[in-house]
Amino acid sequence: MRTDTLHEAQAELLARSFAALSDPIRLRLLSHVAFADDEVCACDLVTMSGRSQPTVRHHMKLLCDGGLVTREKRGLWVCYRIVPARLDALRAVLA
Amino acid sequence: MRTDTLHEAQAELLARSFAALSDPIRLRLLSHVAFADDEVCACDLVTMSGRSQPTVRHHMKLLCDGGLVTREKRGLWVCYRIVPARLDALRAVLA
DNA sequence: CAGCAGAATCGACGAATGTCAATGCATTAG
DNA sequence: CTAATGCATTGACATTCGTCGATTCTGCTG
Repeated sequence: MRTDTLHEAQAELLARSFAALSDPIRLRLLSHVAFADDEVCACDLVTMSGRSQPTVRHHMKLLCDGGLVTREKRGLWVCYRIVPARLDALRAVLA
Repeated sequence: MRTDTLHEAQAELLARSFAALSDPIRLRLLSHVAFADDEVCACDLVTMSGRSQPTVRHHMKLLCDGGLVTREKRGLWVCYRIVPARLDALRAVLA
């Protein structure tokens, strides 16, 4: 826990990132994106997770807000991509 | 995200550990325990966090359930201690 | 034993979360 | 332009979560 003088603001921000990891479905969604060679299309995530499209959208928004993935609209599709730097940052906190 | 074939059971377990980190107050409680030279008494955590005793107890239970700290009753007091191995495990998942 | 101090449990309540059906919006295909 | 397709938004609902006052339990001390 390298969170030395951890005041409210920092704790708040960190908590939101960890909260993004605090749901089994989001962990599965994230790992699917992380292991994709390239980016992953939203509709693939719907199929893969077995949840409704709004539900997946909701979870992906939380992952975006937590800074763990980026969303990019490409024509009719939306593609997600992992943000390795954010994972690194969280790992550093747990050191 | 070293969560290759991440099925429900594993995701569930991991999610519960991350959920323990998903609240600012729990992060502050945990970092306080992590940085203590020795163990930390429950009443110190109440003072330090500014929350009620039942609330602190509730959060510490979640941290215990997530395997991040251990609780040990010592006479009239209860002492908490960090579990470095659990932090290591979570860090490994984010690699 | 009686009294005290610290921790655990209970009950309640408002807030946040996970979920999906229904609907709206945007972009591509014909 | 129209239709179709994929994403975004809304509204509703049940569930979980964070919080604390009140109470009970437990171990120490006189």
